Amino acid sequence: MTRTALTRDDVLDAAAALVRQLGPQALTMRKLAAELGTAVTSIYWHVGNRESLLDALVERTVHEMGAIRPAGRTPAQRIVSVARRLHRELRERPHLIAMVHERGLTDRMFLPAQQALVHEVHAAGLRGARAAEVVRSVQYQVVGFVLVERNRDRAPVQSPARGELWDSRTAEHDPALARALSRPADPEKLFETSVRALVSALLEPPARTREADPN
Amino acid sequence: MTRTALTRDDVLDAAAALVRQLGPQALTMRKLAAELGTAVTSIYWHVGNRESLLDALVERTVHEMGAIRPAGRTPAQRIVSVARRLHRELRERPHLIAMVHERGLTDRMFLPAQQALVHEVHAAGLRGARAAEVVRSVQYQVVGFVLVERNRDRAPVQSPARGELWDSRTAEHDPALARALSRPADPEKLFETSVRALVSALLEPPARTREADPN
DNA sequence: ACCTGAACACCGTTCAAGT
DNA sequence: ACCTGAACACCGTTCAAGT
Repeated sequence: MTRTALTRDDVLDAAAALVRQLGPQALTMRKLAAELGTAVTSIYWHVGNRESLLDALVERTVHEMGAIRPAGRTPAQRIVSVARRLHRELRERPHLIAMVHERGLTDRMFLPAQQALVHEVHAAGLRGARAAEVVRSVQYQVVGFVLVERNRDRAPVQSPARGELWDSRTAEHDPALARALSRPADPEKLFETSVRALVSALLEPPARTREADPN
Repeated sequence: MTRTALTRDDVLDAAAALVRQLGPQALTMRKLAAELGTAVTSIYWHVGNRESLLDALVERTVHEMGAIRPAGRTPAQRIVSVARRLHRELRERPHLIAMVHERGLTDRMFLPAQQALVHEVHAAGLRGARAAEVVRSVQYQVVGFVLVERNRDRAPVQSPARGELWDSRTAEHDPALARALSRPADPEKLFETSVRALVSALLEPPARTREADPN
């Protein structure tokens, strides 16, 4: 069972597996070394230190995010399809995505998808700063959802123990709503609804609700 | 300068200040003790351990989030006003909010706001599961934005050094868009645009883009 | 070029001991 | 009831030393 010489890639692979399952805080240099069957200090020779090891994982993740082909007939459908694909890609490695984001590389990671989005937004007739705003809004929506969901499933028991919160006044007028809100959300469905709503409204000509507000 | 006896609240105050400015990872029991001028072990007597100290901070944050009065004429305006107020409240303590979220207490924290939102969504004519979906969608949008922004400003230099990314093809057809995308986003404006779009579309009668999709 | 153990500074936490 | 220092197990990291 003696392995061939330890490789930088061996280290990255083992580290990535750890981070992907348990998050970055679970990655300790000493456990990593144990897993690889070497001395802790060998790792330092290959990757520098813990911080640049994480940097390398992030770099990898950014490169793994490839282009995404839009699907659908209308620009709205095609934009939603890109968002949905992004969302699914990111959901599979939420910890790595959070690390990418922490390091300010989100824009770089989104570049290929961003170009696809720009194309579709153009097809929908938008230009300039307005088009950029739409692209960014979709991007924020996707990343925001992934970050929300990442933390969601780190917290095993959602706190307002079922029903407890909503059996007072609301339950009487609208029991279906009370029931829905006391159940855990279906993130996939919620994302779908939200991104469809967002995109369809963003592609419409002008803002409607424009007036001075006191907040 | 000798202080009166150390209080549990003293500990929480000092800890909250640390977390609020520098994030939870900056809170070490030993630094906290140093700041308070006591032995590390005194802190343990007052708060148990680090984990329950953080729990207490979260508990506090949840209680600090009070009700929010909607403002505006139409339901859409009033929902947006609640979202905007939530967004601003949360933005002032992004680390604490992230901790609340990690511990699965987001729903509990949002409870007062959620009741206001339910009221407005009812006023807009929605009921049952559909109404719950709208409330949750807005809530996800707000929390998502805060989490995105929290990480944004932890990462000082946004990576795609200005312009570098967009001076190729796109810059020629649509230089205004290229310029906009190479500048850092204005989060407040982006939130406003996104939440208005989301709400206005969610309040409209049916979903429009409904058809089988291949993704 | 690659790997090692010893050593350092820093954690969180426990515990017996003080007042 | 409150506070203390010593001690333990665990970190990341450096370095001189091996092959």
